[in-house]
Amino acid sequence: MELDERKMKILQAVIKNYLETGEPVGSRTISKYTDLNLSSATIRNEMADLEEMGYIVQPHTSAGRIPSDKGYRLYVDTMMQQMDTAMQEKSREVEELKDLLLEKEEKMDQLLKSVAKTLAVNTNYASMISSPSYSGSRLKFIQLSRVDANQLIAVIVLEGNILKNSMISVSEELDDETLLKLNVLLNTHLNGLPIEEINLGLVARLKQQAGIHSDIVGEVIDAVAESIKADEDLEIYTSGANNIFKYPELADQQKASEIISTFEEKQMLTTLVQDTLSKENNTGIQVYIGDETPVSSMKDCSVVTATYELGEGMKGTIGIIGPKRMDYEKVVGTLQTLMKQLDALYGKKS
Amino acid sequence: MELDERKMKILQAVIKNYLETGEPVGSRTISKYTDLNLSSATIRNEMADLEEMGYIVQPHTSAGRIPSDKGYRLYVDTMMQQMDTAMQEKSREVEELKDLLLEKEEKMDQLLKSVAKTLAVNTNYASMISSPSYSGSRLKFIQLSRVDANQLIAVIVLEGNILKNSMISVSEELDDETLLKLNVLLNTHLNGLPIEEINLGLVARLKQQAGIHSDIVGEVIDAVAESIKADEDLEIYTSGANNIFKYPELADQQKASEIISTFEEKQMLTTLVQDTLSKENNTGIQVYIGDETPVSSMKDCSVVTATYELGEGMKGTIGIIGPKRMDYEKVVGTLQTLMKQLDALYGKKS
DNA sequence: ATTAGCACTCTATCCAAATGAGTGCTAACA
DNA sequence: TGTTAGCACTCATTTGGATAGAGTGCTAAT
Repeated sequence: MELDERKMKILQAVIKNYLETGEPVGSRTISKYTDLNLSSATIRNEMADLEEMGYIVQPHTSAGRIPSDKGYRLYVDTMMQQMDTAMQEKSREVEELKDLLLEKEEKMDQLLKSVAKTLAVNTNYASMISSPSYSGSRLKFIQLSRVDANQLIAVIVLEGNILKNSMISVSEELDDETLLKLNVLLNTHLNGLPIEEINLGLVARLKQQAGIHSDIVGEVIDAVAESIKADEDLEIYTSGANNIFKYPELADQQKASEIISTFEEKQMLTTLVQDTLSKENNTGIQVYIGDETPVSSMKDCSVVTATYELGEGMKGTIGIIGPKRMDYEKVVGTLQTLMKQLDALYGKKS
Repeated sequence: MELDERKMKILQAVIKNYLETGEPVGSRTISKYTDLNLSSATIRNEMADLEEMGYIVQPHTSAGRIPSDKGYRLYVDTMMQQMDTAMQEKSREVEELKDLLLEKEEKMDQLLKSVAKTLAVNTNYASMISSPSYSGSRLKFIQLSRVDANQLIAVIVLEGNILKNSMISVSEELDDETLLKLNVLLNTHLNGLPIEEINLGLVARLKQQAGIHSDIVGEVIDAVAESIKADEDLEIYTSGANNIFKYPELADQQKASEIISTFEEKQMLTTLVQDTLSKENNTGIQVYIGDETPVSSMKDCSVVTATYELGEGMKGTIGIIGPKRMDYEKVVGTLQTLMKQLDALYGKKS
């Protein structure tokens, strides 16, 4: 069977209506609210075809139709094509986001939290945002200081003013001169290097260069190298989890509980981040419908994710989680604009 | 009317039974399941009295009775008295906690997260834990370094090796010599001081002492002072929010949504922390029943909080949030033991 | 003071009937 | 041949008793 233009129009109408109401939509509704000027009977025939083709589904005999995952998929794909060409107008909530970002919050985590919150409030869905990973980021500055007799503190600044610090315990006190030399050594050799390039070979060379001194120096260099490489702790901020209660199809205890605990544990959300980063496409926006999502607890939801980039290699993920009947158009639009704003704010090259 | 021993026993029986079942409890049940050997009719009379006194309540005519907030309060108070004297045995979950703590997690936030999680899993209620505030803690070390031409970084180390850092933007570049002097100045004057004592007067004196230099120095001193005083960002970790779905009286959408968003926002939870710290009592454990809680969204819950202390002045709060009919005995016992474990782990003086 | 007994109240449950939205199919129509 | 009106049918939801059951309050007897 063929999916001709009329079927397409009817499918779109069904989906649009269902997005709004959340109720199965019947033939009569379609016949009235479209400009096709067809009777409900004709619509019924077409809908039977659409069902056979797998785009829509009947929850039970004698109910209207609701979109299947396949139907949503088609809808989203065609929508994304259109959006690629047509530029979306700046809507109210986008302006709000802009204002928010322009405040230039000094603390990264504050910024991320408010982005998540704004998204949740504006879309009425749940949102999450991961802190940017700084893989590929360059080392800007290292400072070793003595805190007390056998404790040092290493402060490491990466491009984009990402800070890391770590305490280093040493068994033997380092004199001021050695410390100064170490600082000079570390900074001259490491500054400007992407953290990937700080490997064992480099560390060995550093140690050799400082070799005149005692073993302690070697220890310290090791410790510094380690704390540079240390697991970048991927933080994930979430907001608006309670929005799921606004959608009856997600609000029953079983499902709500599952989704909420996923949001609270955050552990599971990292797989979502990984997945998004791995299959980056041209638009940077990914839509997971139902079972498509890598997080099984969200199999009754749709998830829209976007990859944002702050400066060089600092990539993070934003996600919107809502019912399958989410307003894809609005969500994708909002995310696109948000990405643009973030890019503008932190000057992306491309 | 007087609350004689018999009435007391009946009240206790009503509450105990209600804690288990969550259903209103009738006179017949009491007459059977207590050793009072009284007929249901007698119980009925007593229950009518107890109702008049405000300890129990009838959800509707011809239903059993459930404890009122006042009833719970009496119950909890007498229970706390008994626990003060009698020592609670180490139960299974306590051993588990001990194992957990003995791992001596290197990262504070990891420790806190796992404490919260263990509590939630063991009690089947929701739990929260605040990071310890370091008010009263002393300044151990300050280091100002230049990251690039017009950005400085201040690293501040407090007693207990709490680290803070902040970026400081300066309009004019500082030369190395000035920076060195500033570091010396800050360290000699501030080290060893409790952060409360770093006030405007002290800052003014510092500025005067450094006065020979340009305004920039003043700016930097201000910025440093500010970041020392900066809102200690009270982190709050939560776990087991979805446990509330296990209690039908909290699981309806309205209430669940409210509680969950309080857990997600965390903002509101800080008031709980404040309140707990402010009205510290001898046992260190606080029970809020229904309306007693400072967080209005939890007016249908009971909240049990405990203050823990790691070393000097590092106080934090642990909270268990559940239905009013929570197993107070178990919760209070668990919290008490947990507090002891934490104290033992981080060597408290008292 | 305690208890047995009884009338009464209120909720929850069950069931049958009514409702109504929507379908599929057939036959008529343009 | 595509479209439509009409009709019988299905099924979920709502409605309104009727009933059962839990529990109470009150009274009279012990």
